[in-house]
Amino acid sequence: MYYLVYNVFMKTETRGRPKTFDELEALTAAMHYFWNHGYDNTSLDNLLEAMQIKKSSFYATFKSKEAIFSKSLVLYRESMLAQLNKLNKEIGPKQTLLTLTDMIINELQESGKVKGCLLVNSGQECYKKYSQLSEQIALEFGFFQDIFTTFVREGQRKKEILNPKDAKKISGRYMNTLNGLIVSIQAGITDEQIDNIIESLNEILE
Amino acid sequence: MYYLVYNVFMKTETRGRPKTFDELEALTAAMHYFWNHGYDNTSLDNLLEAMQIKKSSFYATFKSKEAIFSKSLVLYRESMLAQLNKLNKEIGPKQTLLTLTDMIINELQESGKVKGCLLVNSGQECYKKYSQLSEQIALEFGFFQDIFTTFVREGQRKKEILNPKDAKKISGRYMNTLNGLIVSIQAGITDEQIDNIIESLNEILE
DNA sequence: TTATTTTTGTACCATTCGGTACATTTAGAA
DNA sequence: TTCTAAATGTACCGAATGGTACAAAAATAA
Repeated sequence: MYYLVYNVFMKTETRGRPKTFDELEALTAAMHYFWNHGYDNTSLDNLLEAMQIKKSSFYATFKSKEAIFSKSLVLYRESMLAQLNKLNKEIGPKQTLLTLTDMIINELQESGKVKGCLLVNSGQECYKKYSQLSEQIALEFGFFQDIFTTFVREGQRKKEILNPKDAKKISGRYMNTLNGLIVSIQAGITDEQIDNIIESLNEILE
Repeated sequence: MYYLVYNVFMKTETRGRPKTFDELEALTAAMHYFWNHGYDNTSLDNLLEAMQIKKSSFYATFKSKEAIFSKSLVLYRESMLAQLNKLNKEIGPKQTLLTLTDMIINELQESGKVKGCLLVNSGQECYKKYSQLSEQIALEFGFFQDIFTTFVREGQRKKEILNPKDAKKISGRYMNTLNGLIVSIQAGITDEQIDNIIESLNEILE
């Protein structure tokens, strides 16, 4: 069972001076900073500035850099899941997956760079370095794989996706191609090849 | 025009005490260390130990960490190119590309981890951080894309590859899928999905 | 008011980072 | 043998890293 970062019902009774900052807001800011800059390339000072809190408050609330990164991974999954489910209700599973691709490419054209997937970015970074985080990343990665599979299966049931292959296989290829696209962009792929990969993404979901 | 790391003909006349270490050997050791550990996660002390030289000799010969990494990128391209061309002569272009996949997977099964592609690894790492290196990585990336395209084209001419699509498109999808596979493995993909992606790699080159 | 709790600010810590300075060896050229 | 260029060894540098210690201030419950 996957756990949640913040359960709204578990708010404890405050006895002394109440928190002046919103814990979830601060964590969200941290998550975005990690997403943009990676784990190692995010210093504590960077985090404090992004989160708008002081060092003492940080350690009192979040314990350590590794701990808040771990929480960021969970928040990432939660917020992506919410976003995907919302899209799914509005435009259906197939268009949701295609929209995901669009979002990444638009990101590239708007800011000249692409954030990529927090899991893939940090997965590579932590791979031979932080075993604890690596394990968590692998779990989250599997979680996303399952979500995508559900979407593909639903798309097949609704006849949006006509490919009769196993939904697991289709979602696996979709996800792999998307991850490849992101790192290829970061490695300096040409625009012509970007279009080529997007085309192949569409074919996978046909 | 791409330049070479070491031109065997440009050996200079030694006047004073001659070098006691082989410059190319030392560079090769550095390249492998970078390949295994990434740029930031390779400290100077790591390099010195891997290269078996002292700090003073290092700076006298290679100037800086960034400079030797840049040279490592060139050496990487040169040695990969030599290896691929050798394979091509022995088993033909299509089998060469498939062997590349095998090599990566064997690497995983033998040591439990995969080095990946130096360009993709460091491309992601340098992406928003070292603009100079990023540019070089993009150039090298294009170079590999061209090699693969040549191989696909040759495979088509020899009827090893029957897919009539533009060789550029095929090689682009092959390379993208392979890159996706590597980062997916590093992010913790399941064995079942690894097989699925390998299958898709074979289909691309059918 | 008093007790409690969490805030903030400042100072500090050991470690590591890439890189430099410089004196001392060493080995070939002359 | 002497000169010279390049090797080596050691010591050091400022900056940045993640993290700690602790006192003072502030806000609430009792």
